[in-house]
Amino acid sequence: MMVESASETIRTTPSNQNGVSSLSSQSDGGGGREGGSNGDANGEISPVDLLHLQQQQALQAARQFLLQQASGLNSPGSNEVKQSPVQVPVSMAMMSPQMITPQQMQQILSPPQLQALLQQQQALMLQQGLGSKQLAFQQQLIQMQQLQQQHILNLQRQGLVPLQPTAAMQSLQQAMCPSDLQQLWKEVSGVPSTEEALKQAEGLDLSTNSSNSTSAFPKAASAHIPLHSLPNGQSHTPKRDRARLFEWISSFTKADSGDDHVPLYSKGSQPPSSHHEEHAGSHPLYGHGECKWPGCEALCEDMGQFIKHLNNEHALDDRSTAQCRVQMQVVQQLEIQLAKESERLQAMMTHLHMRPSEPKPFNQPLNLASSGSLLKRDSEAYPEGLPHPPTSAATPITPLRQGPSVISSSSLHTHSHSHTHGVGPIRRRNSDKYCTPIASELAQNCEFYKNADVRPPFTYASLIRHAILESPDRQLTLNEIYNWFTRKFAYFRRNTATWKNAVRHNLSLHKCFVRVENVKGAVWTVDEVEYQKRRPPKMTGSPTLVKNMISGLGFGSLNASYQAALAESSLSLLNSPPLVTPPSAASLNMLHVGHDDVSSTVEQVNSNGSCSPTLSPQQYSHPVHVKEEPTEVEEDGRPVSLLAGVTHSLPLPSDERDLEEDLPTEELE
DNA sequence: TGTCATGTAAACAAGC
DNA sequence: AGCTTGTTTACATGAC
Repeated sequence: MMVESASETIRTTPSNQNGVSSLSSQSDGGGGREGGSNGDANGEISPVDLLHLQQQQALQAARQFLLQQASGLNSPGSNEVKQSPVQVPVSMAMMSPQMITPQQMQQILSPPQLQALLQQQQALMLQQGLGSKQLAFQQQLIQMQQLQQQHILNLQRQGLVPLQPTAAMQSLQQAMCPSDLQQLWKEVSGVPSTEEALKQAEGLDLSTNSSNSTSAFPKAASAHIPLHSLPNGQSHTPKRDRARLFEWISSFTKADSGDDHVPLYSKGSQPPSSHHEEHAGSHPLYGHGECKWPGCEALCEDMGQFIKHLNNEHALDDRSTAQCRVQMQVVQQLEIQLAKESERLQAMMTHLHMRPSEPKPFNQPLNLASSGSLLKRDSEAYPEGLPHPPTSAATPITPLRQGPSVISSSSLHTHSHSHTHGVGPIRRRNSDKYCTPIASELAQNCEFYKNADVRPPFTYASLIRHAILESPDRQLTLNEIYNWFTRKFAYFRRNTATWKNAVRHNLSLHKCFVRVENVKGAVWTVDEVEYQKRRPPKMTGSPTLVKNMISGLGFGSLNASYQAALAESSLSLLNSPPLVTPPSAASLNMLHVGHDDVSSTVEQVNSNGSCSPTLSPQQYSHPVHVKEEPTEVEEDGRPVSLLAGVTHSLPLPSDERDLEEDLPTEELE
């Protein structure tokens, strides 16, 4: 069952490799996607297969494009750096949305990239005589793109998407075709002051870039960007930071461009793949006799000249760094889009093949990042100030619903917390409270948490409770709880002293955790009633909160976190084009996740199609085998009604409601 | 500003 | 003695 033996197994995160390679290598080898085999299984070409093929080709095109873009990140000297090429997508995909640096995540694919993708795809399709269907597909994408742009405008009008930090983003998203993007590059390159370039780069921070600490995209995230503009507009980019940036870049941007030396496209040209250049040189930044550095296009007759040019014009300075960041952004967006498209493909395939029984590999949160605050740990294994390439991350499969479960990538080392101990404080209570239903979040992202060194956005109490309730007997020994933590979360595989202490502390502190003397020793159970009591003002029905949430639909009263998530989910419109209007979709998500894990007692099918049939609400609500129940545990299943009331008080479609909550989820293991 | 929830650290005790 | 388990206190932080 899902509760494994107590033996502590440090997983080697096999899916990491898969997910990683899936993006950079041929097909989606990782993630256990069944989609690929579906089409292949059929001997003849059905419409489904055709669709599949088209999607695959689109994805392949995207991959190619990504690779090319990624290889363009290589600094001149890092061409030979041999790192896992697959780390590019991973780290990119795992970036938190807000940063311009690789941490950036959750960003929509901008029109230029979309167009580039489309063009590339079209070329491929035409090449293979699949034009008509392809065109339809293209049109769909274009539609999505337009919708997205529209919605971005809306969001901005409503103040949801800060205008200032996204000014450049707008130019990217709304007005730019590939040549426009190139224009941006030129602007970035041509700006007289590095300050301007940095602003540009900063502006490319497509996310909401909220400065609120509650943002799902933590403010501190941007703070550890290797280079950042200062509030006053000045940009001092310490050489050390730049060095860090490049060090980091080279650490993961291995020249997987070896197979294609057209990582960058020059002005006026189509995106790389649209005109496959000959290998005009051995340098990914050099082709067609000109420098492929974004926005450069300097003519270089030969490689020697090019190298000279490269060293002279694109040395390690603020401008180049900023350009690099922009490029990262481009790659990242493509990455995200690829993930989304892959997921959509998965859904389509699943739907068309009518194979609901196939478990959907919902294991990849797009929005990753850590929750509250990953403190110094980030600086332990990775270059200071640079993001973790979360290990498992970039499998192309991403949960459909991702907006709300934004785990912010956080503060990292730059934040000013006095806590500098190993495990950063999980301060994102909002995540726990209204943003992230632990069960659904875990269900969807269990693989992610299992493999990525990302702090789960839940409180210890929530996690402990979940662990206990997930166990067959609704009871666990302390050690089993420990094991559950380490099993489910890569993050808890270290700094054990800290979090274990916290676990014990929570167990003792909260009345909802009841210690029961068992034959085997002491076990811990959950007093669900106490647990519910413990947090009265939550979405469990608090009219205020519900009202706030609803009023939040007007985008006026959402806190930063919601706004970020909202914007995010709105921006991810691309991912669900014809569905709902962005605001309502986002709102639903928000509301949806509003009640934390309280609705745990509602037994429903989970979002990923799984359910916990073994648990009746009462089972879930009441500890089993509790010998000493400190408080009166009523047997009427009260929590259920309570929650039901809450749930129904929200304007959720019935099929959305079931996404909730704290049900122990089998898919966790 | 105060309260509350939470996270972290630490001291301490009991049991093995 | 050292470790685990459990309790408790103190303090910091963020949300409300």
